[in-house]
Amino acid sequence: MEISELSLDERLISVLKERGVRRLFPPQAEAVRAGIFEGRHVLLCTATASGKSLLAEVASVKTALEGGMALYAVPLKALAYEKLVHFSHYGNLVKVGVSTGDFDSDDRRLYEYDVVVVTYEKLDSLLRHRPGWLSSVKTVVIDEIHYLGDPKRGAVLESIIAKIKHLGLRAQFIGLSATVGNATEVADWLGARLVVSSWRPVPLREGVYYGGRIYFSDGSHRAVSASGDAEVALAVDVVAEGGQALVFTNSRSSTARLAKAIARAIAAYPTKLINVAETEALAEEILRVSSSKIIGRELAEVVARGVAFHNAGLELEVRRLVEDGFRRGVIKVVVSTTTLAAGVNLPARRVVIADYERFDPVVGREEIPVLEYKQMAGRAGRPGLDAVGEAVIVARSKNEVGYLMERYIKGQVENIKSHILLEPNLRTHVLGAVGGGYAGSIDELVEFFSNTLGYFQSKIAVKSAVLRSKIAAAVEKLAEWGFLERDGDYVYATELGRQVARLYLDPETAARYIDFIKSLKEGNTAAYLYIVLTAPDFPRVRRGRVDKRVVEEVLKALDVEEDEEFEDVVKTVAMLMAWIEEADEDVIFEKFEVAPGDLRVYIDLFDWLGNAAAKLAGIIGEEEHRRRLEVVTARVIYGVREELLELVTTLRGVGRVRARTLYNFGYRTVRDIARASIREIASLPGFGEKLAKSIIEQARQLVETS
DNA sequence: GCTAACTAGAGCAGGTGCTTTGCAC
DNA sequence: CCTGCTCTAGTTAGC
Repeated sequence: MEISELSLDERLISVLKERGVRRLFPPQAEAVRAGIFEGRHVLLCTATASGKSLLAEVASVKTALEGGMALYAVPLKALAYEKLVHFSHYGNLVKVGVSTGDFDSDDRRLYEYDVVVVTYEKLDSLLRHRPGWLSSVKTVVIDEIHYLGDPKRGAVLESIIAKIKHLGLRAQFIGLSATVGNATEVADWLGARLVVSSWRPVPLREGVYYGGRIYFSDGSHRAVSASGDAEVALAVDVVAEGGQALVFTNSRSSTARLAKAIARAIAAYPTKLINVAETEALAEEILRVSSSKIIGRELAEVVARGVAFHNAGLELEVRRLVEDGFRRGVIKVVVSTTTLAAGVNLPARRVVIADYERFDPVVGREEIPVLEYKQMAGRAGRPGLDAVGEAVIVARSKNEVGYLMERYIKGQVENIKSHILLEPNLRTHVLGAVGGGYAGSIDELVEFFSNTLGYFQSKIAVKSAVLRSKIAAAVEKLAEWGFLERDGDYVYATELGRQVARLYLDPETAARYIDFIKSLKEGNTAAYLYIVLTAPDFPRVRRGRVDKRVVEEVLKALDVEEDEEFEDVVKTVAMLMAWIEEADEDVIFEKFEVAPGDLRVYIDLFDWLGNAAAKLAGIIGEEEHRRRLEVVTARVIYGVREELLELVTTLRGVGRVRARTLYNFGYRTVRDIARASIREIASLPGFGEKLAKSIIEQARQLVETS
């Protein structure tokens, strides 16, 4: 099907032509025939890079040109920014905004945009606020909709869809999914036409590696020329042929270990495989950007030889450098954990799945799902660069070869199974529905939840009675916590309940926070940190000892049992104490075995949960605790003692280190800086002329306006 | 015959990722 | 539950 045959706005067609799109891929054509441009609900279940997101973009732009609004929901913040860039290709045809937890085009002004890109949770949160512009939404795109099967985030997706259905919007749903077992069922639930296709722009060969050979699914096999461990051989082999490799492993430490081994092999290879000038430039940049000297050096060392590792321990900036370096072809091999499996699109000629098992704290070793294997394998083959993509699983014994072939390569992808009717998901979304005004009685809650996939999938004859009793139990629990009130069949959210829903807190966590705050005997920093950190999905540090001083402080303020959980939390408290007492980052990384990327996660989570706890304290009338929780939270966000907060919060270009320098040299307030000369500031360590000028200007402006 | 260097074996630690607030007018 | 690292003891090579 040719682009020009489509009944689309001419301006849209010419943009597509400019982008080099002439004719549609087969699955795209099928989606058009299914009515994706006529406002029909469509579920697209096709391979990565088969062009499904192009269709969703075009449908969104088309809606915009017709005066409607489109919402585009993605699972990751990184994907939201990637989407924003894609939409920028449509120039001034559409105004596109982004709304995610940490970057907002001002929420109250979202109505000014034609297309709004959001993360799932952010969209759910927006829907709880019910802004007026919702009524102009005509297209809702849900990217990676197979997340419906995720134990937690799937429930968020269901809740979003149930809310939109409840609002009665005449909006078109477009679901984009990886291949799943029960696509038909999901499409039926959505009331969508299903487009399934395994067509790919670059063909894919899948195989299993053992003993120097790749055994392909078509019965053929080939020898791998390079020697060494499986991962090393497979990577070097493809690089020697001018391709790139993406290696997936199951632990952070093995990403670094394998990257080093591969880097050694590449350096020792008889012919030159990399452009040293380029790799060394990139290595230098990584060293500069990385906030940890130790990890920065470790990564830079392999990058200089054209190899990188990639995991959530790395800061986002560093990860972006690695991804970009790989895309540009400077880096030939990336060894990664699942960070790269689901995130931004980063194809390679050969994908190596080094471990098909992963550790689970309950079960022990566990095989990864077929869906996850297919997602990784789908990364093989760069359009335009590779004639064929290759996905290879590493077998550890001869008889695993056949097993892996059946289980993964020829295996059936799992079904998507809803989790929304299970606790704690159900009560979270019950509170969300009541707090957001989507239901005001048990009956209405039953109606609301009968729009979910969970209800659609329950096969019991008396399912609505079962649903009702589950909902009643959830309401009971929420009432016990003081978030809901019952009056016969009617259900109301209390002020507290509404806030918990708006803050997007797990009700159980909120209840615990409130209990703790009420029972505080005194307010001290350690105790505030302790309370916030008790949220179950807060990560815990792995190393570090139980600091006596911290334990004492916490116990002075709170009656808690000194069990194992307590110790884990206290160790994490000690880490954050070190951070807000301005310990050197590398010292923290080493002492507590946290990586730079982890620290960012702690800070982000604390930003959200610390402020939420403060707000809860305010609602229950604990003003003093509210104020002090806010201070502690601000200190965690910036990693400083209280005395530096003024400088660090008001001046751009001043972080914890520079603020400390300024303070120690006697510039303790914005006022002090406004009075200083450029020369004085520029002579301080860590400051240059340009920076000095900028902060003095900022300071003077602040002093004037106050 | 001594030292240094390497190897084998036992014992033990450790083992992914990700999202979520509200601020005026 | 298994891998991979560390530590130790024992062996071997070299002078």
